Amino acid sequence: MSRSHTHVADAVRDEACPVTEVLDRVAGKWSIGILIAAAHGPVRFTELERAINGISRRMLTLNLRRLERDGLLIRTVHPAVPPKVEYSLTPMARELHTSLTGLVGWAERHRSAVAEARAAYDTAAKQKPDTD
Amino acid sequence: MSRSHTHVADAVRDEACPVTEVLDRVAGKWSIGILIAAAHGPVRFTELERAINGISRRMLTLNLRRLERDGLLIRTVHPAVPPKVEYSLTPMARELHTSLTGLVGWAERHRSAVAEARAAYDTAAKQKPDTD
DNA sequence: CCGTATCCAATTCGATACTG
DNA sequence: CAGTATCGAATTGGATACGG
Repeated sequence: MSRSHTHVADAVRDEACPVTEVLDRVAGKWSIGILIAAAHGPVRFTELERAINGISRRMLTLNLRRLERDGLLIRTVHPAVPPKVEYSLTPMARELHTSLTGLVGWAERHRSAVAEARAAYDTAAKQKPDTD
Repeated sequence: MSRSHTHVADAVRDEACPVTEVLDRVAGKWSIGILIAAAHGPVRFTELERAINGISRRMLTLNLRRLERDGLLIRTVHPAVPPKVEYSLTPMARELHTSLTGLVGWAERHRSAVAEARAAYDTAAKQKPDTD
């Protein structure tokens, strides 16, 4: 696969374009949480609101609509006296689940390491760059 | 740890918190592209700029700094007459690569499906919600 | 080559209040 | 219960110009 004088850029550009397209919809701060929450099965609006738990109604609705629009979520309205709406993943979205949980797993494994890296970076930055 | 009457929310909340923490740093529109670009090996600033290709200098720098701060990127300055800076992944970041390429793969497989879902949704939305 | 600083436009987000 | 509407604050992002 290696060309004579391969530019790194060349290999990447082909992947970067679809990436940005998807990432625009998937990489939102809340999107992944929603997709994971909905993966367990049909989940109601209020359940999501409680599950994600830092999200406002507005943002939840917005993200839900966007994911539905992109064909990742199915919105089912049950015509009942207390309104009942359930969200579930489309088959397409289910395929994402593995990568998503991979991300979550990584997050859990390295959360503290990231925090430490941050602290170290900030400490170093706080030192006078001058030869004190 | 087993709950008799498990709420969907309960299972999710434990995952959602670290998720949002990571996603804040990883889920940026450009972050993933950068991480994938740097995965091939040490890559220079200008190469990244060309590879990602829709990004401005400012955004590239910002994302680079954030990723470095969180311990995902290593920034190496080669003291040369024309300045040379290379970015590479930390071991921690390399573990992310699988999930990331999973995301990219999914994107490539379903890009058109997503586009169609969008078009369909927009078309449906354009119809009068009234009983036409 | 590798950035940083500044300005300004667009977007996002949260709080709040209201509806079927 | 499941949203929508509106507003102002905060964040993000591009363009440009400049510095080591």
